[in-house]
Amino acid sequence: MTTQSQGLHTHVLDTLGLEISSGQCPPGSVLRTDELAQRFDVSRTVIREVIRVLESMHLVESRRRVGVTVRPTETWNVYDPQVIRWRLAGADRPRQLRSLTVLRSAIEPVAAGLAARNATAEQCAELTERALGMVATSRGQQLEGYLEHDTAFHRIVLNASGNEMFARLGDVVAEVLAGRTHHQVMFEDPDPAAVTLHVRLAEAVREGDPEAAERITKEIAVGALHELDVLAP
Amino acid sequence: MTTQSQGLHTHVLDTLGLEISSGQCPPGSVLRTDELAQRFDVSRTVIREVIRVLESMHLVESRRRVGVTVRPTETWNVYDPQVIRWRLAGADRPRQLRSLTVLRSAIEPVAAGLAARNATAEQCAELTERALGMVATSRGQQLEGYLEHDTAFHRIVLNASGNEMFARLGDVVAEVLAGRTHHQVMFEDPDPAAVTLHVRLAEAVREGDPEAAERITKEIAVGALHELDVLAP
DNA sequence: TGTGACATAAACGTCGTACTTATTATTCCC
DNA sequence: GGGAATAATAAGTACGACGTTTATGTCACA
Repeated sequence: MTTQSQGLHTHVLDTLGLEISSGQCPPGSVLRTDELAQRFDVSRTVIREVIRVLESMHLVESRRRVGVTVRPTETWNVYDPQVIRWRLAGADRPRQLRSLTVLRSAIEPVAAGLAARNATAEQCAELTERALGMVATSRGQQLEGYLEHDTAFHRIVLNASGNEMFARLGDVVAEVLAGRTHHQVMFEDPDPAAVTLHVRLAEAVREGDPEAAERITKEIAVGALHELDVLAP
Repeated sequence: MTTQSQGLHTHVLDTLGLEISSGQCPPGSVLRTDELAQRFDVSRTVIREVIRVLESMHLVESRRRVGVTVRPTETWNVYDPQVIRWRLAGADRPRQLRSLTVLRSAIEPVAAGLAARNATAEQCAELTERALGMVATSRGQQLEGYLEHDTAFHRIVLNASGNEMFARLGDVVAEVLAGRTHHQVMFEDPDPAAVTLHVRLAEAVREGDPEAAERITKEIAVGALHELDVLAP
């Protein structure tokens, strides 16, 4: 998963970002640019650019004469998809997965309601198609195929809401779904009830029924949260 | 508002970020590092660091032999508080303010419900205090004082929810409230109904009544959306 | 005329070094 | 012991050189 070999910058950034967000280099610890340059065997230029990016994510703070200090977790830009990926790959994935799922449970019902009002015919069609795809891949250990349809489905709903902030959460949802599929936080086959709910949600959106869309999406969210409670205590 | 004089980097970043997110430098337009270095009268080193940061926000993309191209709006990290500030300061503030307010209307009711379950005694006390502060500053053109209490109030609710993703939205809400206060998107005095609702919300949280907290917060959100419709068509 | 290989140049990517500046730590004097 | 001068340190900035990728133009050949 770790991007690599498409530039020194990318490699160093990914390594350092992961180390910081996974808990090694705990908040308060200090990094020195010279040491990092030596460690990664790159010039200080590259290190400085990486530091600047980490700084823009509020993961670190650079001060003269003292070095680059790791900032406390509360200041991190936890909505940055890059940061989310690092955190899901690192230590406390369970806690992270739960926070994000609660976030989804707040956003997606509202987004679905808006989608029922605003979705284009094309979006409705694609939504139905994806729902059918989920049905088709819901049995027989086709988790990868299911994941693809599931991700696309939720992305369409968020986009169809017409709200930019919701739409941009598609990446976050994608990370969550991928994270839970790839880390044993899921049964062998998806919950049949969830599959059915997705089909019904596609219908509700197509028929322009906001209340139903919102209610069904809430049920999906509750199911997801419950699944987390069972599988990742 | 524009941060300055605490490093060349900061100044250049702020200027460029604002120019891009406000629509000059439309998506697809190309910047050259050498030209930028000349224009800002700084070394290419500084420019490169700035570009790297803008790249991490997905505002631009740097490719060899072609230059730094501005990416389409759909890819921007619109949850980055820095980007939000730039966009609220620039051109389509109204559209932006609406997206963000809809986002709030999805998040805050759920957060308030959780806060009613999880808030500590201390948080309840501070919440009440802030609500009273809002009452006290709700008349007689004390908009700045009101803004301060209002911001603190919503921040406490988000923090008290116990969910990290909600808590980190405090900065976003702060930007929205500041933006609407400082840009004529508000009456001379705040809506009395809104003030009352905040007091009632503090009560609901203190009494541990999630349903009431959620319902009241929804009313606050509806009011905010309505206010936008009236003042910023 | 069209197509492919090849050369070219334009831009970013990386490096090393030298110098500047802010901040901390130390020393020294009162 | 306290406060001011001083030194040491690590980041900030600048500059110049070279490497690398890749869009684009050119030429030969069919």
